[in-house]
Amino acid sequence: MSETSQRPTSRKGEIRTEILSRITRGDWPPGARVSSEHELMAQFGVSRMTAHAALAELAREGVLRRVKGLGSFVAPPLAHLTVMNVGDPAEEIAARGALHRAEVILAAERPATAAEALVFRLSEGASLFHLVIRHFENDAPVVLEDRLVNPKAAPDFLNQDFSRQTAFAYLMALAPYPQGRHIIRATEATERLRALLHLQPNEPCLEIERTTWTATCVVTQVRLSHPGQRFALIGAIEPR
Amino acid sequence: MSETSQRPTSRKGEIRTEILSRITRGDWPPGARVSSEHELMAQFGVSRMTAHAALAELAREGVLRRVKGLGSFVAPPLAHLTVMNVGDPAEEIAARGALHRAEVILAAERPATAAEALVFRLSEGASLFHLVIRHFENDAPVVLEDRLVNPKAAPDFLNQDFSRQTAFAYLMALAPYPQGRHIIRATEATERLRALLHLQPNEPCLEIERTTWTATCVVTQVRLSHPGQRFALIGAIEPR
DNA sequence: AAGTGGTCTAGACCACTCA
DNA sequence: GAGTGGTCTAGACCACTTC
Repeated sequence: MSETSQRPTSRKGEIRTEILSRITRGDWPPGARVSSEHELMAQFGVSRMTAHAALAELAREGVLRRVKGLGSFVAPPLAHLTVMNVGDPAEEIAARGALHRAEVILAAERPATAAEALVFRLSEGASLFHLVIRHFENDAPVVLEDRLVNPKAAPDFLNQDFSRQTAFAYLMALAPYPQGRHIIRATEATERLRALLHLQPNEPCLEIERTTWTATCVVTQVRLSHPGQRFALIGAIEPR
Repeated sequence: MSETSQRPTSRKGEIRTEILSRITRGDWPPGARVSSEHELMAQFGVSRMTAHAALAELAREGVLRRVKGLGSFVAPPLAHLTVMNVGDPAEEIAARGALHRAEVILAAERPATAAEALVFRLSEGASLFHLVIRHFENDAPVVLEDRLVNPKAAPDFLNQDFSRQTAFAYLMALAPYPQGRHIIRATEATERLRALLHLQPNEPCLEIERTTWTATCVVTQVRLSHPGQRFALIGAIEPR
């Protein structure tokens, strides 16, 4: 994408933009069959590898769907794909040019409840680390981080100084490239959140709950509560 | 991803999984230099094109960063990438196995305010289409769709039957593969929203505002308001 | 000058689909 | 059997980085 109105710098790019423009012009509606690799070889005077690379790239991006023995087809563009960066609260605040400060409210070890044991695939009552941290942006509280950590994944977790390095950064160093899922909700704030985040009367919270795991175990589950009036998630939309 | 624990089916896949496992094992921490294309040719007995393809694929996925003349390096895994499908409300409701119904509340043409003109890059007072639709899931209201449409992108927009085809599907057919940005917020509901979405007292809204454009013009801006207690956005996390 | 990645060529073998 | 995409080879030229 983003290449729609750029001059291509490579033979592959030429083919790409030509195909993309035919699709957006409507010459090739969703479902239509586009040129085959051999046809592109003749039309553009390139080798089959180059024609293949152009089509394969468009297929990877979701613009085309390719079927062995049949051909390449314009994929139905029936869903946006929304992409959002969710990173270290400290880094995001710093990226906005603001000052970050973290306050540890709770850092303790305790037995898992039945529900938590299920999430972490542990037995009920197994030990979990529980961390609660309040993040400030220029002295205004912007996130309450409520995090559970699997001791098997990070046995030394509670000995960290979380006012210096965030839990996010520490866990990412221990278990880089995790998989995960997240849930975004709008919730009515509890009295505790109302006080900790300095919420206005009736101001809701934007909650992000994130569970991440590696091949071997569930690493952490975190709930990030943001003040609704002072926080929004912004992201880009990509076609698929 | 997702290939971490699969047996590779191709030479490229072999190289990929070997590199990935060395990274996740910690042999190659973030910032480390990985094998060069020539080294991989020798180690795996493949051609340079195959070694290149493996490294290029990992670079595309954000696992590696490649620098011409220098080498390939493990990318710092300091941010999650959150990916979410945002599609047609009707299709999403159907995908949950529920019944979808749409009710048109407003469909009109009116002059743009100054702020709207800015968004659509039109002059103030230029004509805009304004559509308000309430979507039901099994007879419970789940979304209020408040949409502005650029008449230049969809001149025939108001003549559609939006109880049969959603505005989303109609616009996607007219201008497939748009670019865009979206903002997600938690907001206190207005009285109007409270009534239309059957909200509980103090129940907040999860708002998604989406602006989409093509190469030639801004196509549409839509605000989707969801009841906080009955709606959440769920997505997958991918490393970058 | 040596090593790196970016790109491309002109072949090749295979598995698949359709008629 | 003819056409399709999936994958791979053994070269090539180029731009770039470091020494």
